[in-house]
Amino acid sequence: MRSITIKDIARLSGVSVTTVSRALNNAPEISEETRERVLRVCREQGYRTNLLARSLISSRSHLLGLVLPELANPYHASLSLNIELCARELGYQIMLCCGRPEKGQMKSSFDLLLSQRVDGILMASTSDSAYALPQNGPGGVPCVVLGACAAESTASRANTVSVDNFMGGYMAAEYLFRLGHRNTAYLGLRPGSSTHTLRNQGFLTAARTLGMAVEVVENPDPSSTIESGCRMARQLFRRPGFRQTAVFAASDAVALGVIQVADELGLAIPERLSVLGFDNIEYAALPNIRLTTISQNTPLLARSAVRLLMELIESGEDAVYTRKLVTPSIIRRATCRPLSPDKDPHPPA
Amino acid sequence: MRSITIKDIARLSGVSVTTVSRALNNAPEISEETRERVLRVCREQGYRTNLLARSLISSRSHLLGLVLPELANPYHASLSLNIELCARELGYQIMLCCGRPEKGQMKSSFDLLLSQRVDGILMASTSDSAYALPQNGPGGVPCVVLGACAAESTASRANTVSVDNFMGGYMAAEYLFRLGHRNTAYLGLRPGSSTHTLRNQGFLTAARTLGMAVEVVENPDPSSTIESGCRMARQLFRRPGFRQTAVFAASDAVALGVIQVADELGLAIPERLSVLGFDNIEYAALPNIRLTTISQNTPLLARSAVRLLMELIESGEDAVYTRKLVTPSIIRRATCRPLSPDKDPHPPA
DNA sequence: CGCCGGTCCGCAAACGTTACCAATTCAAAC
DNA sequence: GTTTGAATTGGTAACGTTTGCGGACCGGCG
Repeated sequence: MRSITIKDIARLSGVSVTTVSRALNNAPEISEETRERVLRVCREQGYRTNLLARSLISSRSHLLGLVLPELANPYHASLSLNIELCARELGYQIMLCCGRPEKGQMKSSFDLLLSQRVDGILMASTSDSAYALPQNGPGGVPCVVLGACAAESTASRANTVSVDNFMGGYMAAEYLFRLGHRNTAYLGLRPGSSTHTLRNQGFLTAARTLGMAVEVVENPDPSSTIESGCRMARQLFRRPGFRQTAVFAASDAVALGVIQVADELGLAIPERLSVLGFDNIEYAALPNIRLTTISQNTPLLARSAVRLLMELIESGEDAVYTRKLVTPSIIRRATCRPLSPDKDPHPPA
Repeated sequence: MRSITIKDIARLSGVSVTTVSRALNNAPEISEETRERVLRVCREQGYRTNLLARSLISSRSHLLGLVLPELANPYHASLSLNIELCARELGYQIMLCCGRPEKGQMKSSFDLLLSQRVDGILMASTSDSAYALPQNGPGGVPCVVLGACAAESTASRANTVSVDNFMGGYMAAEYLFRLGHRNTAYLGLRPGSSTHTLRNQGFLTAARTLGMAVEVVENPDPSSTIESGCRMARQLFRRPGFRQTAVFAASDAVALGVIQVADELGLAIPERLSVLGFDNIEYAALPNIRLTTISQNTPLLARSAVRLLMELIESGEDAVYTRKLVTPSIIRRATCRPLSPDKDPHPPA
């Protein structure tokens, strides 16, 4: 039952535990001969380092806490995966923890992770992001918030990595303009949310610069779902003199709603109306949807977050907070078309 | 920098470390008065148990390894989440580990987890499931494979928890029969895969019993995607004398393909053709799809797996392997209709 | 008064590592 | 021949807990 330890190896190969430890850690002060002998014994006995002991003495666990909201969505799935991938490359393991903000269990998630002596914490953005702060103070542990919106984090002085929403909105406008569209609509997210604000501002800024008309439709709902997309689409389509040739939906969910309503009303996509989404959720790639959209570039986001956390861990810096913005990219699929056929500089593959 | 330990608490409250430990662990041999005093000091100092040390001495880490294939899909996301939920309730933490079978890194995933001294391992089924076996022997750690198909696991003597695929197929046939369908088709998965075999057998067995005709379409592809669903659907629809009124697609992906082709060919769903899927993937719930399907019941699956693993950990039993089958359930949405309107005993909500 | 049982508490050894400080050897340099 | 110094090794104290064992104290009983 008892698993085999460094002591057993020492006994079996006739050296001290110190020597075994050195052999295992590629220490320089050991002869090549004994190193090999020790390592051979290790292999024979199937020795496995007890990382608990190592962490205890080195007070570095090489563990990263990953806090996710309870809701399972594909975005978080891909995020976790990429985080684990990158962390492992850098020699860290991920400890999963699903916060349940609604039950106030976010705090307990942190406590658990801290008790496990994680070296740092990655947190997917939720309304509870504020928790990042108190834990990040003295006695705490470095923490970076993922996908946090700049506006939120302004208040809470947290290290954040997120997609550049403003830039995304900007790129959306530029793209539609280059396709020849001059008359567009913007369909929003939860009013007041920083995601909405930034994407909206980015889109409007570019549109103004380029001289492109934008009809803004506010989201009537507190959340932005397919249903709210439908509502906004119906509202837009039924306005007297509806003449827009392209719609920028501030999220793919909203875009799906638009597509559905357009379908019902017989508006051909992309012939009559081009639709551009944001997020590149999995649905967007479905062969009967093929939504053109702005992608968050999750792998890069994850990688940047892990990198940042590493730096914080290694530097021990806790006085300066840093924010990284990841530039999104356009995924060209089938829901946007150039108004004059030769205007698209980057035709879909 | 150094975090506060049990020794500090002992000093500050004028007792021994033993007493502090007892106060923290609700040991009986301690007076109510000192317990409270000690706990108060702990609160004041923000003491947090070092679980590494505790695990080291008790040789129980209360850690569970979760091994997932690299591919992020919503199914695994929901699985992980439910696993974490259940594990935490039972006092365990999840250590995430994404195996990369194609790079042969599955083995290294196990090594990492074992080095972290996890008490048990949960593994999502992949082709590498065989790795479960060698690690489960002496010196190993209990392991349960999730969603493994019975046929696969027969060879590898592993503890498994999976959806009852045979039963799912059986229920599919019964359901369609009760709706009044007498002429159906079965669209398969990767030929030879146990998932396919069992769902197929279940469907055929029930159909035979009930006297319902089944046209079986084999999957031409090595994997079962939307595209292969399209191919099979086209093949079925174009057969001379195509008369089936309902299709059981052995996965939702295939069902989506069917829907798409039916759309193209102008076959109305569910008026002309009822479509029944399997898996209840997220897409299935989309408002413009609303696929009626057999659900794997992921939360229950996750819960059963965690429970089983707990039992294995606590009993130390390693001679008997157990298999659990979770009964699936039918999610009634919009793609199946009763042939005679009053025949559906459970109309969609 | 001696003894017993119970209640409460502390000492010290463990758990499996790593790290500091010696100790030993041996060859080269003085 | 002694010194120096590098190369290699070992002893032992940590890291922060838990746990077995024993000690101190106290009230009650014979």
